[in-house]
Amino acid sequence: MFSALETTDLVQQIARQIINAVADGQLKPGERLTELRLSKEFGTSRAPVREALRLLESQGLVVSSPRRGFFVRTLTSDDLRDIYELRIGMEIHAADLALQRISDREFGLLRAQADKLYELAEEGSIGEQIFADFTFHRMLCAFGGNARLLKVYDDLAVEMRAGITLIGKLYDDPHKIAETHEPILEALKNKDRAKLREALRYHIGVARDEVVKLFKDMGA
Amino acid sequence: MFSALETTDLVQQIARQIINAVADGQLKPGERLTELRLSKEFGTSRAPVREALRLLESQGLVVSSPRRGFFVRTLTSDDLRDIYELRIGMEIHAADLALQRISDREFGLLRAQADKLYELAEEGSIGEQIFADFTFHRMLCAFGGNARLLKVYDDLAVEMRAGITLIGKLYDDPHKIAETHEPILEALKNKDRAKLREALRYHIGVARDEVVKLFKDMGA
DNA sequence: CTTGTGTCAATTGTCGACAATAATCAATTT
DNA sequence: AAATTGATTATTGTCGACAATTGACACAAG
Repeated sequence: MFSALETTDLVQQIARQIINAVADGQLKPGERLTELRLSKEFGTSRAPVREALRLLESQGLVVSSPRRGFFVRTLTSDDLRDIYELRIGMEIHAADLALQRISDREFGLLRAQADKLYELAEEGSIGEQIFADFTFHRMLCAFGGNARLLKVYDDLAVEMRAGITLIGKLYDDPHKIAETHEPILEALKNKDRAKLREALRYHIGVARDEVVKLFKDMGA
Repeated sequence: MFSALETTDLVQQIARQIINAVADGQLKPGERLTELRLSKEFGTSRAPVREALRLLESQGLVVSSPRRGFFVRTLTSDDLRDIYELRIGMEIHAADLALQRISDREFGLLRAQADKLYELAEEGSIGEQIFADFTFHRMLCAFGGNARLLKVYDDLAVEMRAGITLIGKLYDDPHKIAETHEPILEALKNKDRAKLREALRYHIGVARDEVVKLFKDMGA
């Protein structure tokens, strides 16, 4: 009947704001994050800021060294390669699990999300396209039914988003991106495990190579 | 010339002690962890205890709900299944990467670790056997060369260790466990990707099924 | 006996303060 | 001029304190 009242939860709010600031590029890689400055900006004490930073550290978005403080993580092209490489492994595995248990309804949701990619290729912003693409892949992972895997995937997503933001553009033509999801859906529909594996490996592998390449070209 | 002086780093020390206490069964699943009690035991204030608990939460060893505090995570058999399932995916992927880049020296280290399993099957404690087995698999992941993957693997290891401790015994004859590593090494030596994948899937799959079964039998 | 209400103790979330450490920069020496 | 030393400042690590919230318990009402 009633909706839950919004819980203040300073730590979460602070963490989210920092995440967005990093993803939007307002906070640059390597930038120092002093607790005092942040706490003043948020109008809180240092304690919740510290906890938020620790949380973000566990997600890999910031790094810290003892007695020196926190810094926005500087992604190297090697880091990005590792992240995408790991994503390939996890997503293939999740898809493998999804293959065995996906329902018609869930498949329909994936199909709809893929259709959305075509729409956005016509009239969407880059940010919308990235988000829609990410949503598709996250749904696939979720349908694998492994909660622990999904948690790791979400952590990776934060890092990928940070990396992509730095690049500032898509690595490919949005129409092409939309189309490359078709083999994935097809293999899923046909319960063809090998094809599904290959489709994902190719699809994400292309993204990995392009993102790493663009990142290197930027001089990282 | 000089050896490094021991860094205090309260948070790390506290976290490690709690990890061990959980892994050893001194802290039981579902048990409440009040900050005040812990800080008194450690002789510190609540601040570093809080941070240690948050760290452990990110590793999945404890859970927290706002305003209610921290509790030792209660693993369900579903959780354990998810964890092992994820481990299969990650380790197969890591092995896949290792296949392409492993050096003779690294292979030798794996061989030596496998030999150690045979030794310990004769005269080692259960704890030693578990640790040696885990070390073998961690080495394999490390040789994949993906730092991000290894970090996730280490987080998973903490949870697996907690689960195994709860069970309190090995899921199989230690000789058998030692032997089942042979196909993995063989596939690695022959650079046979498919065989390697299957060997790992089988090897860890057996562990998963047995661990989950034992866990269920205990009434979880 | 069950249900609901009010009170109280325990615990968390947050805060400001202080000491220890690291970075910065000027002064001194080679 | 370059390098080392020393003083200064900024920042973190840690602490104890307080207010807000939760859960437990006793008590009253039906």
